[in-house]
Amino acid sequence: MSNNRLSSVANAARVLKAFTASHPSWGVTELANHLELSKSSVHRILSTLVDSAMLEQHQNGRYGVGLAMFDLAAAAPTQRGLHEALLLPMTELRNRTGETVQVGVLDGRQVVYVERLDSPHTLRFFADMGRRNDAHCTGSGKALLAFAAPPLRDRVLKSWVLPARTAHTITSVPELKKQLALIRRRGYSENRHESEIGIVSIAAPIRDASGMTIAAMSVAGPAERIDAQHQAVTDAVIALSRVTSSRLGYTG
Amino acid sequence: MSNNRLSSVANAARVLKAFTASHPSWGVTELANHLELSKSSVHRILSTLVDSAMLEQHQNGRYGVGLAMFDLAAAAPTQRGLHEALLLPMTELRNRTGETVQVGVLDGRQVVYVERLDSPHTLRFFADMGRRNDAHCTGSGKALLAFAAPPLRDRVLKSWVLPARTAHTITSVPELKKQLALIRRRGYSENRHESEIGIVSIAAPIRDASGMTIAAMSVAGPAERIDAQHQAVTDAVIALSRVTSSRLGYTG
DNA sequence: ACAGTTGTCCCGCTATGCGGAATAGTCCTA
DNA sequence: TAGGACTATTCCGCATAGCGGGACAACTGT
Repeated sequence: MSNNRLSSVANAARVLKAFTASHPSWGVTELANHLELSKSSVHRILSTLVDSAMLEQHQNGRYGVGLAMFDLAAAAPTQRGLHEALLLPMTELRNRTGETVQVGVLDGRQVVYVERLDSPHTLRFFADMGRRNDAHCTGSGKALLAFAAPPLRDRVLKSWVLPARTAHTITSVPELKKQLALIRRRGYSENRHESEIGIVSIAAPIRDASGMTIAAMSVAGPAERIDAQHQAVTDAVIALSRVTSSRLGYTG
Repeated sequence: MSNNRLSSVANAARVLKAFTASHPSWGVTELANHLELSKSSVHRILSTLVDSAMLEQHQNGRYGVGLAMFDLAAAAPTQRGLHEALLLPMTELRNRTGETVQVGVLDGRQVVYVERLDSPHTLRFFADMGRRNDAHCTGSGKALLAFAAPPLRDRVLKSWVLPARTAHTITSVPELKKQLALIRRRGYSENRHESEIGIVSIAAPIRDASGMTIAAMSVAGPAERIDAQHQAVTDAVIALSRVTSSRLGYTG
């Protein structure tokens, strides 16, 4: 292992990261095979994490995430410095549009939604919070790519094989570049049935005091409802992402 | 260290758990002093967790929670088996009452809110999710205690020094026991300005197929709004916690 | 410019963590 | 009901990973 790193802690982190919304529960043998570690090593790590309340073991012997994760998740957005700046703008945007408002950050080729304010129409829970999605087919993701620093954007776009999520998803890098240029010119992005049929989202960048794009704010909802007030939603997203940027010290 | 546990993983878990909503950022020296570990040990753990994206280091050298936490938090409610059973009942309760609906589980002498559906009136974010609160002064907490298995309840109540959060908080165990008996008789609990002045919550138990109380469902809001429709809210909370229990196989 | 404090890195030492194998427990099927 | 398949758990010998003290570079405040 490289200098100054702890291999058993790194393995424990790999164990923790195996628990996802799509695979929330693991057995010892299954996880050992998945991670290519020995069963006794995995068992020791799991037992230690259960003692620490990071994980818990169920009656069927399988392991899942423990309550300590809720406390850690509660620490996450607070320290990003965005939280307080977002409260009023997101509320105003939600009240103006009546739709779900989210703020996402770029993580490699994905967007992670770190804040969210639900539409009254929404059936979904905050269990979906922290959800990540592909950057190339979401409003937030495309806004983050469009307004990213060029070296970062070039690094992300290089050799990227874009997965198709619907028939409308952009799947070629040249086409995506063209659309990102359009987004930069008009100041907002739009996802039309690209991540999910029937869903449209509109997003704009949030900038910090140095002018760097650190997040994107978006409104998302069923195509009919968004399209019925498309211009109003677009204007509101642009306005309120600017308000947020101002609160973070952006003066451009 | 006890048999079959990994002290470096246990220390890493202690490091992770130091990051909370109220203390989201730590320096190496500060954290080493707090945990009574050496600076080099803490530095190695932090660096390893940064490599794993569990934590991140900011430009000022301090450390905070990383994006991998969002993915872990997303795994948490899904594996509790509650999630799907809760979707429609919580939505109906929110729509009937117009107020925030939460579901909590007991963790020692606290309640951890594992699901939440916000009122359209709410200015708060899901960053508050996973929030924990004292069990003795919340609707959910008192419902969980009232309907807990007697051995568990006795264990929690024994030698408990109840902190006062407002002038209305119950601070003696005998008084709390009396109120828990009342809650069992009438089937729901109520927090009136006990956790926070101005806030009222009403809660009822969620039971699984074996009849065990595994969670509580609550509605919370400003006292004026809840009291204006008190009977309707109470009836709705009881009805929809029963609907949820039925979906989990409870037949009592 | 200097003192105080921090984060990072190095090194010798030893206790921790590893993995293979054995064992106990559970579940399913004939 | 018994046996096979598969799991989680435990043990033990070995060796290296992780420890902590201390040095050093960088940063901050006066």
